[in-house]
Amino acid sequence: MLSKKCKYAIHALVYLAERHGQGPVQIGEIADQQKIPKKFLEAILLELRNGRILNSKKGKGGGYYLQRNPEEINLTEVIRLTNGPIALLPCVSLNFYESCEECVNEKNCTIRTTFLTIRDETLKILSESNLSALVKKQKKDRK
Amino acid sequence: MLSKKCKYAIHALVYLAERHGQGPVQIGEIADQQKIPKKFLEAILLELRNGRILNSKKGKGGGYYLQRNPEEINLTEVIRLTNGPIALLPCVSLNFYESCEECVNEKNCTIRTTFLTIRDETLKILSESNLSALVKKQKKDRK
DNA sequence: GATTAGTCTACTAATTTTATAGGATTAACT
DNA sequence: AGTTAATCCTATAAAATTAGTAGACTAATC
Repeated sequence: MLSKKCKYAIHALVYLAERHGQGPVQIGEIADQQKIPKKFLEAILLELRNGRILNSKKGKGGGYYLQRNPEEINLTEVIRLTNGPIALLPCVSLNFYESCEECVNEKNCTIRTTFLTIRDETLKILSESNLSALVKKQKKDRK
Repeated sequence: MLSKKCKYAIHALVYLAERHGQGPVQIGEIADQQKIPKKFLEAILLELRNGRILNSKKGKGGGYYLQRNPEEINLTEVIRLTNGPIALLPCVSLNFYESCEECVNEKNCTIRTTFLTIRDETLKILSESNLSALVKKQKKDRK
């Protein structure tokens, strides 16, 4: 399951994507609207900034905004940054690869293929879920 | 990522599936062969037994064995028992459903569809991975 | 230079995961 | 009946991860 941090991150980003191009949005506003503990959100947004998803501006009129267009930010990136690997086994992870200690021999690991297939399917779906697509869906649902 | 408990469970079950029909296998043997801490494995096998995947026999000559044929035991069941929900969000889980606190309105939740699709694809792949299929793969790889 | 808003470091609390210890129970064999 | 070999059960502990908080610092604007 996704961590709260990750879910908070996704919701905050969708919120920011809705306001893309309208200047910085303050942490407090996002926290209030999305019901996220402010201090926790602060740390999360900082991580997203260091992960090159968000930019920030300090001082009056400052806040956070997307570093790229919404269609260029998808959920794989967000999840990797705030939740870790997408694969269910370390030995089939693209970005967080580690050999399984409990695997006697990796190449012939019985369960590897299954989880490799799952990873590929999951990545496919997640990479189609970019912020632009999510915002579009949201607007449609609100009607 | 899957917990160690879950990975241990899967490896133990594949081991037992290989020996299906040859009488009970002792915890100690499985622990040694699969490099699993014995006491931890004990607890895991007990859970699998309570989950109606394994049967056990006490006393001398006792041990664990599959409660059903290998083709009738698939990874969805094993993962749910030893790792929890397969879905990435509680609100799209079949067996562990909970509404998301952080969702303002569930029906129109922006990200729900994405994770519903992932759950369905994952379930499909996992349910095809039954113990019989995994053992077959293993035998083929060993050649 | 006062105000406003993000930045950074460091901590704490709660929860979950990964075990381990030790005795109770059951079955088989002599 | 007694010994041995195995699982069953309860309780606990250590380690890791997650969730959240506090407070001083820095930069931008007016």
